[in-house]
Amino acid sequence: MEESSTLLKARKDKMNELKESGVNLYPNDFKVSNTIGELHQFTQISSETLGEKEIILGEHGTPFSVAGRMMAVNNFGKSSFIRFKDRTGQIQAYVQKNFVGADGYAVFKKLDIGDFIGIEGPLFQTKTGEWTLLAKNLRLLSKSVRPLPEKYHGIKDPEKRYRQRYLDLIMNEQARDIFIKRSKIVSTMRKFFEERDFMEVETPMMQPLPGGAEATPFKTWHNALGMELFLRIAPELYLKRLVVGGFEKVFEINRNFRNEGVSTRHNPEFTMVEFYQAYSTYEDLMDMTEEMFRTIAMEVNGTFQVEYQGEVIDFRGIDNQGNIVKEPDAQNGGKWRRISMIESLTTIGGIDSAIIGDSEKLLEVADQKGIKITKKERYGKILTKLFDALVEPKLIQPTFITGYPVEVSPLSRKSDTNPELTDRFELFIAGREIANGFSEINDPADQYERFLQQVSQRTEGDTEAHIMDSDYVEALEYGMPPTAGEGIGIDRLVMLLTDSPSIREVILFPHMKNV
RNA sequence: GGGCCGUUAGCUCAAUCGGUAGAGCACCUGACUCUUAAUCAGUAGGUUCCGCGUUCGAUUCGCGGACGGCCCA
Repeated sequence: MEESSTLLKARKDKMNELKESGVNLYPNDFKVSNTIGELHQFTQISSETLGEKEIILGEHGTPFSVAGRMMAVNNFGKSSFIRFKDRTGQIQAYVQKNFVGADGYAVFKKLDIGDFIGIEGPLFQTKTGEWTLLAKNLRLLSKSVRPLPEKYHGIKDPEKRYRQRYLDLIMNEQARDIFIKRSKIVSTMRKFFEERDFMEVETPMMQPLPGGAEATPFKTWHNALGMELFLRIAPELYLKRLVVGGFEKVFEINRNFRNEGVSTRHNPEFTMVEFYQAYSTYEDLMDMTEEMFRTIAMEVNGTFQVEYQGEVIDFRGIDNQGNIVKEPDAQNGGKWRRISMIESLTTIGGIDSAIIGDSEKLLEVADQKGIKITKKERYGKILTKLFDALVEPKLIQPTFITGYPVEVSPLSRKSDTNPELTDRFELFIAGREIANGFSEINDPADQYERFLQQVSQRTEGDTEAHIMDSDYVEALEYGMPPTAGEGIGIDRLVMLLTDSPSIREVILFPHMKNV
C-alpha cells in the first residue's frame, strides 16, 4: 500500500466515498446460487425449449444469484453492460437504473474494473441475442484497489507473469488452461494407480542422507535435533524400504529438489511421481507406462496424439507388423520403440559399430564432435555421454532406451545375460528424458558393492555420485521381493501435453531471483 | 558460467542522426438506456531499471551493475 500513484489515489478516493455512504467494501454474506458456467447451460436449454427472448429463472423459480470479478464496463449513462467472470467462465450483465434504483446505480458507478460483485436477477436476451444477466440487485463483494492490466493485450512480460502469477491467471486464458490441465494430469495419474491397487504414500522430504539420484542437494539445519538435513533429491530409497515392509505397490507424487541451475527445462524444485511394484520387471513397467500415457493423453486432450512445438507426438505405438495401431484404446495400443543404448548409438547416433566397444576410439569420436568427456571416464559413462549428445535430441517419438551400463545405474538390477548392463530403461519423448525405470536390486551384497563403487567415484571427484547408505542396505538384508520401480517427471509431462516450451509455463511460481 | 536480446506511464508499445519523452487501453470530468477492443469531448499521468562516464545536451553513445528472455555449457 506504500505505492502512491494517481491511479491508486483515484480508486481510494472512490473507496472512501463508498464507505462513507455506508457500503461495506468487504462483506461476507452474499450467497451464490449458480456459477456462470451453469448460467450458460441454462441458456442453452431455454433456447431450445422456451424459444428466444424468454426470461428464465433458476431451478426453484427464483432469480439467479451469481458472483464474480468485473472485467469490463460499457457505460451508457443510465444503464451499463458489464462483463464479469468466475472460475467457470464469463458472462454479460445489464445494469439499469430502473431496476437497481437510483442509489444502487450511484454505488455501481463508483465501482472499478477488477472489483468482485454479486448480482441477483433473471436472464434475458439482448437485441443481438446474447444471453445476459439482468441485474435486479448488484452488490460490491470485494474492492480491488489496484488497476488490472490492459483488457485487450493483457499482461505479457514473462517476468511479471511469473512473479505475479495471479495477474497472469486473471488476464490470460491460456495460462489458466495449462494449470487446469496440470491438475487433471495429476488426478488422472493418481486414479490410474489407485485402480491398479497402488497405495499413495508420503516419504521424507528432509533426509539425513540424500539418495536415490545423482544430483547436488540443498542443505538445511534442524535446530532442536542439532543436525544437518538435506532436501531430498529423490524418494526412491524410502519407497523401497516400504516394499521391504510389505507395501508391495506404492506411489508418491511430490517435489524433489536439486541444487542446480535454472533453465527452460530445469527448476530447482520439480514434481515427480515414483512408483514401485513387487513381482514385476522393468519390461512390465514399459507396458504400464504406455498405457498410463495413453490414458492421461486421452483424458486430458481427448486424443492419443499431441502437437509439441510443431512436432506431432504419437502415443498410439506400433503393432507386431510394425504398423501404427490406428484406433487403440488406452490398454490395447501398440508398443513404443524399444532399443538398447548401444544399438541406438550405432543406428541413430551414427557411431561405427566396429568401435562401439572401444573406449579409446569412442573418446576420439567425442573429441571430433566437440563432446566434452574427461579421458579417465569409464566405458559406461562414455557411452552415456555420447548418447546424451548424439541420440537423445533425435528421439522425438516415444522411445524406450534399454541396457544402461552398470556404472551409471547404481540402483538397477544387473542383467542376467550381460552383467555390464542393467535391467533399466529411460523413456524419451520430444528429445528429452521423461521417465526412468528399472528392475530393482534386491541382493543386499550387490547393492553394497554398487554403493562402494559410487563412493570411490566420489573420492575421484564426481560430486554427484551416490553416497553409502548402509541403513538402506540393512533394509534389503531383511529381504525385498523382486520389484520394479519408475520415476516420471510431471513437469515435463505437463509441458508435453500442453505444448509449453518452458518449464516455467507449467510451474505456478517458478523460482526467480530477488529483485 | 558464456553469448545474444530486452527493461520507457497501471498495461501493451513508439520515439529518425544525441536536441523539450508519445500513442492506444486503463484512470479522472462530462454526454449517452442494447454495448461487447462501445462511441464522442476534455483533463491528468514519467527516477526512460540503477550507477558512473563522454557531451553544451543522453531514452539514444561507452563502462559497470540488477532483473528477465532465448541459446549454449
